[in-house]
This record gives sequence, structure tokens and C-alpha cells, in this order.
Amino acid sequence: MRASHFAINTMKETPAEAEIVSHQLMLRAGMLKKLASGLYTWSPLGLKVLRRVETIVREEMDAAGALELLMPAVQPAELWEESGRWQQYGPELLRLTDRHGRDFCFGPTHEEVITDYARRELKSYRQLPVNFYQIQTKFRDEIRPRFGVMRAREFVMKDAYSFHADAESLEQTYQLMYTAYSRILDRLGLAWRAVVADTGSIGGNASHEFHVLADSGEDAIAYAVDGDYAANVEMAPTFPATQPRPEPAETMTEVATPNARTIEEVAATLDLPASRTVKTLLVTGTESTAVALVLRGDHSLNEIKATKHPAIAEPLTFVDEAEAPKLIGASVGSIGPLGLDIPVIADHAAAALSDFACGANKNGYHITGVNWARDLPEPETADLRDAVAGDPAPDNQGKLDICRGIEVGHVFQLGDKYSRAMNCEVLGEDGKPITPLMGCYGIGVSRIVAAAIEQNFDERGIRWPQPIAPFTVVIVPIGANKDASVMERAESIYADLRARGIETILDDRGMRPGAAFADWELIGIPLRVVVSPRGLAAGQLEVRRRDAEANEDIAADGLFDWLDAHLA
RNA sequence: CGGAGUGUAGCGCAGUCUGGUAGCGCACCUGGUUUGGGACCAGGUGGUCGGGGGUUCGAAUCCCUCCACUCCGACCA
Repeated sequence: MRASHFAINTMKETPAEAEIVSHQLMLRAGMLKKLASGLYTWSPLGLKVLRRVETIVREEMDAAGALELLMPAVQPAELWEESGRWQQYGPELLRLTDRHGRDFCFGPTHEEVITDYARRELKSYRQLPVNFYQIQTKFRDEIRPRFGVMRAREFVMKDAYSFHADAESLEQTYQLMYTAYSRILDRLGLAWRAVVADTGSIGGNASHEFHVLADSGEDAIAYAVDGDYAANVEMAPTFPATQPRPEPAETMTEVATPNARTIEEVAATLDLPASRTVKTLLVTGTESTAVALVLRGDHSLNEIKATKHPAIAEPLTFVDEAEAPKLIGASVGSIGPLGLDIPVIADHAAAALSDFACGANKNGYHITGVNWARDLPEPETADLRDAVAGDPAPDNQGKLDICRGIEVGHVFQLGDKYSRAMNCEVLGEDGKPITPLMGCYGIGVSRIVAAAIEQNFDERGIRWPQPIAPFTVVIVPIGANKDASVMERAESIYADLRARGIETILDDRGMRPGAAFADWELIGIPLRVVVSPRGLAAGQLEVRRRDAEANEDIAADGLFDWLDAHLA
């Protein structure tokens, strides 16, 4: 491709609407243009990246035996009424009416359509298992689209749906998809992690989310440093202490802590680490007006875990600050577990403390040297907090650490939710009808493009992983106006690279070098070759990796060696 | 849906309080000089000032109303 024939259109200034790096850089590099909230036009440059992602996804899905098909984006309401989701789905479902007054929706997902297809297409268990997929544009009418294509309303998704005669077969395909997703993310050149996901109300046995790791990710992931365990922080369990509690060494001492309300203030006033204090939270109980939850000062309550506790009312509700003094005799900030006549539930870590500090249930006072069993009853214990770095991982996999991720894929064992609701049956081995089990497997194709940038950028712009870069190599001739041999040489290199099947763009725009370099660094082309009169005179070419600190001069006839060494 | 904010040229912004017929930087076009890290000079193109209504001799500016967009929250879960 010649740059003069390709719509390269970069921006020096960042549009005010873009909050996150990937959105800013995609706009500045000219990959995207917004049409309306959550709706984007992909430019030729942006589409090149999107297509490369699609191609890798398609190749791996095909390799895993999935069959590509294409379903309509617009779906009749009747199908959604059959599954019950026409009522359930809410305003996120974009509903349409055609000229005859029939209801439709723009598909946010395709379980209904594929199940309808399957019940008409599949007659016998002999046709199972089968795994259909498509790469389609979806629409979800997000309340608040943001972050460009990271959370757009219209987006490109690969979705696959498998059908099985039994659970074992579903499990096999699930594993196959898990492997395929791993291969896809590896091939994309991204750092990623598969995490255990909540199976939620839909049921099913297993679900994993695939996250691209990036500091800006919306989800916090707890993972085993020395193992393969990973889960959303909200899902990661914490465990009772394995060591016995140290013997009490201090006596209880009441300390005035005026103006110390938060744990930080209390810990500073008492000159103790926050991990030697506890905080006591009052929430509404199922059988009592309030339940006291005791957590170590440096830990945070996990509301999902708390809500699952039978003594705690759902949804989780904190006791109003104004109500606390009536119940306890002290305001929020001076509450502790001592002498309470409401149920006390301590997090495992809080229960493992000795000689800790807590509120005195007397405004402006805390008590140090408190010990379970000696000073107050052994509490009921539970897992109530978010996992933190250093916690033990499940299954003896060492310690956990925390990182952030962007969810780009999700694999799910659906079971028979849709096949049963929509009466999808095939004849089994014994001649009797069976309801196939289903799995579904999604990848956010357009989101991957944004996630790749969130993981790979610097102050100059995007640093594409080679497998998805719009071009692998850019050739920048310098001083072509002074020396005709520069352009001749650039052209011949261009022809050579193309002959080798390397995606190359030749910058024939005749710009000043600084401006040209800035453009290609913003756009993020992984490898750059500079042809200049100076270099030609010395028999050299200048090359540079996008992720390198400096230029490299190589012998002109060594270009292919250099490329071979740096092509992914 | 609640709260806050913003709509002026492709992008970033000033002008609005105090009404007088629209401006700056970047980008773009022409010519010239330049050419190794976002060049310079000169001359240009481009705006129903988000839409509609009102007040006024006169509205980007004041009033009413609608719309769009952004942020926070709620909802989705």
C-alpha cells in the first residue's frame, strides 16, 4: 500500500470526548469516526486491524471444528417471547416494528435464533455434537456507552453455540473452545488470563471469562502467581487462617480517639498498622434488625459474599448512620464488636487476630489489646472480604496477586435453558427425543482492538502487536527530493517486501521526516525502514522497532536478515 | 431516570456575564522558501454560533422550549 493512496488522517490534538487511551489513540490515528453515541465508523485503517483480529478468530474456530454461518441481525419478537427474554431483557434490547406492525429486535445475542435454527436442522443425535459460529454486528442499547469501541452500542462479536447429546460431550466442546480461545489470544500477541466466572442465575456447570491484562481494565482479577487459578476478585474465596491464633499478650486499654473516624485515622492515632485494627459494619439482618460484620481494618467488604450469608438480608443494606447510636450507643466510627447484643460475624482474617484494636462503642474512644475468647465470645466466622495480594490461592497454588483486565471473551455451559424453552429436540439412540445441551462462546472482536491498545501504547501512540498491526512494515524515504535514488531504492524494497507477503506501506507523501515519523508512531506500525541519501551513501539502511529505544543502522543487503529476526 | 456540564469551521478553544452582525491555534487549499523528529512566509477556503420560538432597531450573547453530546449516579446484574 502507498500512503498517498491510503486514507491516512491523523490528529495532533485529542478530541475532548475520549476518556481512555485506546479511544484517544484510535481517534487520533484516524481509525474511528463517531456517528452517534456508541456508534462508530471504522476507517480503512481501523478496519484493517479489525479484519486481522477477525481472521485469527475465524482460523482458530475453524481449526477447532466449529462451523461458520451467518444469522440475521434483526430478529422476530416471537422467538424472544418463546425464551421469555422479550419480557426479561429490558430497555437494553433495541426493539423495532416493521411496516406491518410486527415486533422485532436488533440482536444483542443469538441464542434464540440459533436454537430455532437447530430445532429445524437437527433431527438425530448422530448430528451431534455440532458447534455453529458467526462473526456478526450486535446491538445493545447500553444506558451509557463510553470508551469508544470498548463499550459501544453497536459492536462486532464472534458468537458460537454448541449442541450436545450429553453433558460429557458439552464438557469436551467447552474444553475445546477454552483451548481455541487460548490459542486466539496467544496468536493476537496479547497478555491475557482466563478467569473463573460467576455462572449466575442461568445455571450451568462452568464459565470462564478471558481477560486482556491492562492497568486500565474495568475488572480486578485475583490470580495464583505460581498456578493457573484466576478469578474475578469478587469471586475469589479467602480461607480461615492455617496458623493458630497467637496467645493474648496485651490487656484491654481504652484510648481516647477524638476525631478519628476512618480506619486510617484510628490507626494513625493509635500508632498501629491498619491490619491490627478491625472495622465493624452494621447491615440489616434477616432475623435481627442489624448484624455486625467484623473485618480487618485493611480489608474491604465483599458485598456479593456478604449477601450470600443466610443471616444477612438481601439486598445488602447498611444500617443508616443515624440509626447506629440507637442500636449500639455509639456513632459509626466508634463501633466495635465488644458487648454487642446483635449477631456478630467476623471475617476469617479478623477472627485470626489477637491483641487488636476496635471501636469502644463509646463515641471518641477505641480499645486496644482486644482478644477473641478472652474479652468477647468467639465469633461466627465467614468469608466476607475481597481477596488481596498475598492471600493464599485455592488448591494449594501458592499466593494470589491482583491485576486488572478487560473482558474480551466468555465461554459458558448453558445447559438446556434455551433448547428446553424453545422445544429443541433430536431423537436419541433409543429412538426417544432428547433435549440437547448447549454451550455458548463469545469473543468481543471490536473490543479486542481497543483492549490491545490499552495494553500496548506509549506516549507517542499505539504499539500494535505484529499479528494485528494494520501494516507490519513502513518504509519512509527521506530526502527523496534531493536524491532520486532514494525513492528508487524505497520502491524496490517495497516491491521485495510485498513479494515476500509482508504487509508493507510505503510513505510516498513527501512529508518532512519529523511529521512522517510522528504519524507512523501514532498509528503504531511495528517495524520502520528509513531510506536516506546519507544511508545509501554508506551502504546502510536505518531500521527501528516501534518498541525500541533507538534506531539501528544495518547493511543495506542485510534488511531481510533483520526482518527475519524481528518478524513475529 | 436523577444530578452536573457542554454544544461557536474537520480538531482544540476564545467571544456569552455587559446585545452592535464571529475570532485564535492546528488541519485544509494556492504560491514561494524549506526537508533527519510534528518547518517558515504570504495569500486563501471553510461557520444557518445544536434546532425552534420569543424579546429587541439589532441576538452566538437575554428569555422560553426541544434536541444532541459528555461526566457522576441509579438501573441492567
